Amino acid sequence: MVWLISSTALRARPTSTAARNSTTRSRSASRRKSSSARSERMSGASITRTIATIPNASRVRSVIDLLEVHHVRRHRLPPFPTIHTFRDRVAPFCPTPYVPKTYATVATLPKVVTQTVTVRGWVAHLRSSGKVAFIVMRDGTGLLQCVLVKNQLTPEVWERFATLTQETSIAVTGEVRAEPRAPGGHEMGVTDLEVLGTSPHDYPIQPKEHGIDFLLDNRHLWLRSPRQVALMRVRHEIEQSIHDFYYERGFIHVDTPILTAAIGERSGLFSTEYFEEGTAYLAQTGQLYGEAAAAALGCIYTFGPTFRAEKSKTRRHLTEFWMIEPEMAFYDTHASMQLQEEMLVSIVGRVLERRQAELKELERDVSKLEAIQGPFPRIAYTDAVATLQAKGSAIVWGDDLGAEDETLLVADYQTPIFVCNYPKQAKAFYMKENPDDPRTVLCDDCLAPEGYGEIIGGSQREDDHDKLLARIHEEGLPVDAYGWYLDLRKYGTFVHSGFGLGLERTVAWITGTPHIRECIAFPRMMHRLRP
RNA sequence: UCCCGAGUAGCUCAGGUGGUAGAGCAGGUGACUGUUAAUCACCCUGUCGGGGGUUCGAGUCCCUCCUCGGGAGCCA
Repeated sequence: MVWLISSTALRARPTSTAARNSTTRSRSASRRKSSSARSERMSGASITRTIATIPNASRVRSVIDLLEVHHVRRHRLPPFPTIHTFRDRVAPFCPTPYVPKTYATVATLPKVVTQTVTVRGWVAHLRSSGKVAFIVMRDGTGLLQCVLVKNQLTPEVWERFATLTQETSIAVTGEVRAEPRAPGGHEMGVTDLEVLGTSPHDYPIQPKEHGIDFLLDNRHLWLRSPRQVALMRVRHEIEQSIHDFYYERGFIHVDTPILTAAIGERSGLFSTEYFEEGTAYLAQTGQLYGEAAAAALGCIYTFGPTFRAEKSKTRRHLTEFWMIEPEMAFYDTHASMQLQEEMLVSIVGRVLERRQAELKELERDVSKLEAIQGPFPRIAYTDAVATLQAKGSAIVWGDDLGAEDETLLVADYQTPIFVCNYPKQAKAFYMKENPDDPRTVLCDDCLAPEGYGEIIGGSQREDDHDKLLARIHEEGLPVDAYGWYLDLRKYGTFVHSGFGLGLERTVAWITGTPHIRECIAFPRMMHRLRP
């Protein structure tokens, strides 16, 4: 818990007077102001306790530092990016000689214009014009153009430039200046260049068109490309916004098992040997466990990987994907849909607020995202079938919606839509029978706009012990395996609902990525197990 | 599993009706003081997915196998 604090927050604060430039000072001042209100809420005893748990507690300069720690811990971060230039404070703890340097990242360059700093990263492009040379480097936070002028450098440094290749890791030192011609609007007049790690001439990813198979074979390197970096950043923002959304609402994050006995959905399972217990399966859902946790904690959510062994070969499927599964005690299907809607609006709003640069890199039409506001239409399955038939679909009542049907239905709307109350035979055994129409169950699929398809599947759970047991028998499921699940209905049954949000599908939709495989760092598909 | 499609240089691809392979990019060398996927000159690069067949001769035609992509179903 506390180790998080000591390594990041302490280093983030400059100590030496030299490093305390005017920008940093004004930041400190405003931070002091904003955190003073919160300080009143912390008791003296709790401050003392917290200090005692921090390694190198003497480095905490003041209560303000400590409050900053809490500030960070509570996710109430100032707008991205947060950490700016800092004096290297790792050095005093290292056995190697201490060389004071001001390190900066590309994202923080606007804070250090006119200063001499060092930036570490990898060579993205190289250009040379005889006596002037350019390095475009990336450091994970952005691109920086570095300019080397021959007659302003020592011969050693100039010659070192000639040894650079794409992806060489380097440290460049020089003065930062605003430069409209440079990508990112800043560039560095280099005075020193250090090679940290060499790279041979055969780096496979070129700034040209590549086939998808080649790129996936080189996924570990493809990940360095600007578009992929932007995708991972948006994915991260979506994940964090989901955690924050549920944290703010008092939901408890519960981790459910990945290795399970046969339970859950009926579609393909990955299996593995499990000691003396026979076969274990990789989890297809945490939902059933989530229901147990909801009876203990009220409202919970899970956030973890899910494994489906179906031989799906489409742009919407992965064999390993990440799913968020909230489970809410005393929520009926309507309350659940309300929550789903608020969540999606919140996620999209957060990405728009904080990831404009990435959306631009991805060439996403943000007006499509700005249109994502509630309420989302809620269409009963039976009405949807009628609409689809009127539009020429061959669907008959009782069928699940096909991919074409989904696209047809969504075409009329700018926001996600809910399709509710499907026929019982099209859905899982644990969904609650619809009291108004027993042919159907209380459930909802949320279909994303622009043809991205189903991103959420949810339902109110069957809370009647005997009806649930009957459904387990009807489906021919092994009753033994569901004993503990039935117990949830035996000991104080309760109305509850939940849903599963597919993370990669959500990322694909929000970023406008046509294929889901780019929306996870290392996709697992039918024919893709490495890298 | 089913239906389409594709495998030629490191990468992206072109190679009418059969006559032992070509471009762009990347890489190398050189030129250039502001480049943005820099430009210019020269140089290097091949088990044409594997196997079999037809033929004097197959990247090209036939058979077969393999690999991969897209879609369907299943679902998030």
